[in-house]
Amino acid sequence: MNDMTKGSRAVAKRTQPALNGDASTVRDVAARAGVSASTVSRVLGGTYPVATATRAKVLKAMRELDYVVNAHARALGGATNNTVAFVVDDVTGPFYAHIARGVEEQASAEGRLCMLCTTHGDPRRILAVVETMREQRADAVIVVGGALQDKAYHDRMTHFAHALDRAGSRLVLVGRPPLGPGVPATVVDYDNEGGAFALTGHLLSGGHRRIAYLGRVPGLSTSAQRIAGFTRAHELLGLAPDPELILDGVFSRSYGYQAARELLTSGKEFTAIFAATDMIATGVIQAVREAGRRIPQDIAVAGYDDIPVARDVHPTLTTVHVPQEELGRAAVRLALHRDELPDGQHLVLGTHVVLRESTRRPGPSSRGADFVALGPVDS
Amino acid sequence: MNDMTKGSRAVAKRTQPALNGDASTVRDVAARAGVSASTVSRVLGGTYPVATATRAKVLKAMRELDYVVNAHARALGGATNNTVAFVVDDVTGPFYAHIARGVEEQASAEGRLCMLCTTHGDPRRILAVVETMREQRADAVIVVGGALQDKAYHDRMTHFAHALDRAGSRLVLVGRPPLGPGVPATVVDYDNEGGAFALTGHLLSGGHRRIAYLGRVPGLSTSAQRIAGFTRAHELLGLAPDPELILDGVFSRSYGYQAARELLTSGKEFTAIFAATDMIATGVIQAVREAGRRIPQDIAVAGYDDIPVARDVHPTLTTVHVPQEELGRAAVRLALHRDELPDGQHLVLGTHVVLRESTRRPGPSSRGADFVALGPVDS
DNA sequence: CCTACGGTAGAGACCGGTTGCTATCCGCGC
DNA sequence: GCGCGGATAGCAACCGGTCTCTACCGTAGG
Repeated sequence: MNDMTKGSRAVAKRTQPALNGDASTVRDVAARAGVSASTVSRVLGGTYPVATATRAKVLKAMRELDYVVNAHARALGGATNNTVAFVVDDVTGPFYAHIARGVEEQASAEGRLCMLCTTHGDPRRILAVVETMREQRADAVIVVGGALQDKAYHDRMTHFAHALDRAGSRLVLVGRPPLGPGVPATVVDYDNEGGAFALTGHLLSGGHRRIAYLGRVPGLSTSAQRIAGFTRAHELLGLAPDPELILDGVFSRSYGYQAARELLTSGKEFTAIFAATDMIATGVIQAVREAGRRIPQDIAVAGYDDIPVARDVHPTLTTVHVPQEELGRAAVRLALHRDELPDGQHLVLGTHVVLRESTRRPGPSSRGADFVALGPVDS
Repeated sequence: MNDMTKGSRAVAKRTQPALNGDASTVRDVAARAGVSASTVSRVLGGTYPVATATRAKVLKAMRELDYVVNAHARALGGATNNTVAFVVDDVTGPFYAHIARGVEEQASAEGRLCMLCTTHGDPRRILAVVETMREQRADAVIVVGGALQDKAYHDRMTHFAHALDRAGSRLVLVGRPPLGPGVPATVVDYDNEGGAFALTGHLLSGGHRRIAYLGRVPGLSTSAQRIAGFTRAHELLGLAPDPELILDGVFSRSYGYQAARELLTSGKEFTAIFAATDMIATGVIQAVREAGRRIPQDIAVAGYDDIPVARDVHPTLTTVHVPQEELGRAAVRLALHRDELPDGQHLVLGTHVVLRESTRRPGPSSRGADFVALGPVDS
């Protein structure tokens, strides 16, 4: 007979219930209530007849011991652990934060907890994170943000989709294209290309013919789709975007600031800037204003995403509204109730342009509040 | 012998390893590798001598079965489940989002996962959420945001602190006052009162004598501290704030907009507005500008928190910088390495005023970039 | 040639809650 | 008075890893 095998417990098969130093168990509660562990479990579950007097005894004992169930033990026996995992590049981006809120709200409404994982800006870390989520046996793994258009990456994600599916879980892709037919994954996307098309159309119909695109990310699906809409809108008028005006860069404020400064002093000719995201646009606006150019009179600026800051910058920013919270909510909803969307598990939410001051053409129609074209009023 | 006892498994004590429909276990791997479960476990753990040939066989089997450990089973046996819980009102607030990033980064660096829980704007829901976290056996439970100054609430939190402590976990309070001596909780706070004091001092030294305070929340610790600093700065000059200029409200952009509109038409006399948070300040700025008043010439505006939008509004916003990410990181670090801060487990980080355009006095010293008083340069 | 010992691998008892089957107690009808 | 059935409670076997103890192997020393 050895002493001190594990921590401070099991000295003699647990003499004291849980006075100090350790949480109490079902068996502690059972002992105190004078019943068996099964009975306590049934009181916990509620789905079994337990005599009123017995239940009262058990509840009293639980209260006295300040008992809470061990979620791991419960998850081990049962099928699910009631958790939804949410994988994102960076929570501080307002765009992702709002999707996160949607996910968390819906998860909470469905009685699920929410694990947050970030990849610290490195999309390849997603692979490691998803692996960890498999270990956690989450009900659903929701991956947000553009995907790398890279075969090895694609294959790994496909592999995870199957692995999660085998384990009874579900991979959900938000804001990225499907992995292909036959791959067990749910896709919740928004009309990325259409939004860029509409926004570019707005600029073109405002007379702009040389529009700079700031923030292309080669190999990123989101970027490719926005460029596609940008190009298609040009082509509709028999035009083509000038490749010299399409600049590569990351989705950050500081990139927007730098790129706009350089563009302004480059001598290139342009009358409007399509920033790939609102974050980039805020940097662009600062640079343009510092250069003493007026927005929108000298240069029109537009963004994408419609994050809250779009209403706070000066001038307020024309952008494409993306239903962020709804994306998050739909992701959880579809993952947990897979029968709701039988065909293909691919949902696409609409986007629409929100016109604000940064692209407003001088004229009699300049109203005070936001106005909207090509879609319902949003704000 | 009964059939179909549980889900689709255990038909005959698991004939097939894990062809389909279920994840594979240590025993599956063991069977395939021709070793015992213990050996597989030892390969997983790595902390035990396993012959090279055996290890190779096991690794091969794991790869072939696409095996991942079950985190719950592991957590059940072991002491900890390597998870840190993060409880916050609302992830979409940039202030909290940046703290969240700090938490997540540090948790990740310490090999921990991060659970995100939100209270949907209802601080009382914290109690329910913390209860859930006890069930999850998280290594630490980090609660962020102002506390209700309410005895029942305080008592419940104290209770949780003890309960978590008994279970080997740790309660961490970020940006809220300690629960009292003897309560096992770690506190990571910032100099809330000092920041408000410095900012108010800046306004007073700019000649402002009637400063409106927008966004007091009665009963919220954060609010009480900011008001205290606001008041102390007045008293230092033998002044007292006018109670008529201290307005109650929530920490939102729309409150700021509404309150500022009403204040501007109320006929009350004032030359500066101290918004309780930057979010409120953005609304205030919009209202002031819509009313045709100039900032800072007619009315100076200042905020609190130094969230990114403070640099995007026009004019840029003077505010108090709070080291958000560092708060998050410190919370995790102190919770996991409790010996690092032996005395009292109470860490207070500094704050400093960041001067920007919204309070700038016209004069020769108006430079282009941000400038800072009362502390190191930040932006 | 036998024993001792370092190095490895296996058996089995946990962790804490759930659940199918069984056992018991009660009242009631025959 | 005895048997029967409904309502409850208990037993024990899981869930999937981990860990301790023990058994076994080969080899080196006596």
